Amino acid sequence: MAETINSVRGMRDILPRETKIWQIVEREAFNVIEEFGFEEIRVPVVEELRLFQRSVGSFTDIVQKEMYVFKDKGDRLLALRPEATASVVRAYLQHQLHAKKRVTRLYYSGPMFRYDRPQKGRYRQFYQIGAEIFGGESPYFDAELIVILSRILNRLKVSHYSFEINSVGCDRCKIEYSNILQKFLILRANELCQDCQTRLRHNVLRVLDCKVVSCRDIIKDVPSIQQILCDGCKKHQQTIYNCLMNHNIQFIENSHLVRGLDYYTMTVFELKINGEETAVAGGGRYNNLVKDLGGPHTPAAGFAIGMDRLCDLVAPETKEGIEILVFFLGDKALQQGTILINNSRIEGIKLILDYNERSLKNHLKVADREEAKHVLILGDDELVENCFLYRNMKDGSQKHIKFDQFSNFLKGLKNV
RNA sequence: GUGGGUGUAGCUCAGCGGAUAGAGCGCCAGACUGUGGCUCUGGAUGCCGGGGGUUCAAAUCCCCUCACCCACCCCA
Repeated sequence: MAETINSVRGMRDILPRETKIWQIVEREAFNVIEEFGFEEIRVPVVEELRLFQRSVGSFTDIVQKEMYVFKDKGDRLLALRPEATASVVRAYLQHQLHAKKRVTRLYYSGPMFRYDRPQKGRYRQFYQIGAEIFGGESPYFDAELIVILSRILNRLKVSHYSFEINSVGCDRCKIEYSNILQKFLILRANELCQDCQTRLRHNVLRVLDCKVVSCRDIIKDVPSIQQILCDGCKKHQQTIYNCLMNHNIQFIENSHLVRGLDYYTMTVFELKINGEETAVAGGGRYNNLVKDLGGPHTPAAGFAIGMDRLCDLVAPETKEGIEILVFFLGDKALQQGTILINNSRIEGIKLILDYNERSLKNHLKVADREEAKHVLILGDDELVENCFLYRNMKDGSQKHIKFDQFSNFLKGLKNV
């Protein structure tokens, strides 16, 4: 036997048992998102490396150590997308969507790639469904995103979740707070971990969610960003909170929540399942990204759902469609029966043909093992009578169905 | 990138220096030739993840490697 080849590290197959759940999750998520007026956009998986350096940030972990980067035959420096917001903004600008509508709501879904060590709920190829709002300044847009996420979870019957929310401040607050933080931390720079020393120079805010004990010790003395926020930022945040409370959505303020992408301004949030560390979805506001990527000043906000993680939380649907297992006794029955069946198929009923030659007994054994509920038998005896033999595997009852009544019979089954 | 765990039959796992590598479940066949579930009988199946080493002898001990799982970093 030849050597078998397996999928590469961190990239997995999603098998039928799971794709059933994925289909449910996708359906519900798309439904909710569309109910809020979002339209689908499909963007490439490959982009210029520069796009992610400029949006996600050159000094983020994502860009520095987790990206799949390669050169194509034309010597272009490309990357597999580690996230999709950058691509959506790129497309938004490339096609001048900003000129067509004041507020543009877009959503996407598809695989993302990060060269990470795989572990629970984390893969090198993982899937996100995301939504972005362009041209919306109001805090109600931020809240809308969170309401959408909450509705999706509710439809999927996932409870025990809550949102963590913070503000990293508007342009001015973000800079002011960064300065305060920098001044404060620089005094004790030698006590910080290696990573935080570089963060100190390139992205101070990230020091806030460092998990190293010695760093945490220093961080706890740092003034909270909540004390620094300007009136505008405070009001923005408070409006979101009020809105969420009125929607009965659980959330807590986490003043250390920063997120690893540089483009966020003001609102950042994560969706967490109670008792779990990793977030199922995350997002926030990015008022400067469109401008930074060469467009007009356009306030925007969005979220991304980690599908691999969300699907782990959803129970499979219990009600299943009608499936009928069909088998034949003898070659003549097989020949004629196959045609008859294929010509009578109707929507909503699965007719699964078994072409194997077995004794009736063994056929029923197989049907039993595969937990078939309905079985259709066609053998010589039936053929001369122009009928199928239908057997209900649950109660063992059976009856003959004339060929010309077969379609009606199927319709009848559907309505039971 | 760092740390820990695990790789033996299709699946779950036992065996942890000694003979032909086992169990349960599953699979195939028969008892029972057109009526399933229960029972009984028989059967097939393994590069013991891969490579190297130690040894009279390796699934078992050592080294390397790959994969998976878990945690950290980071993120969805």
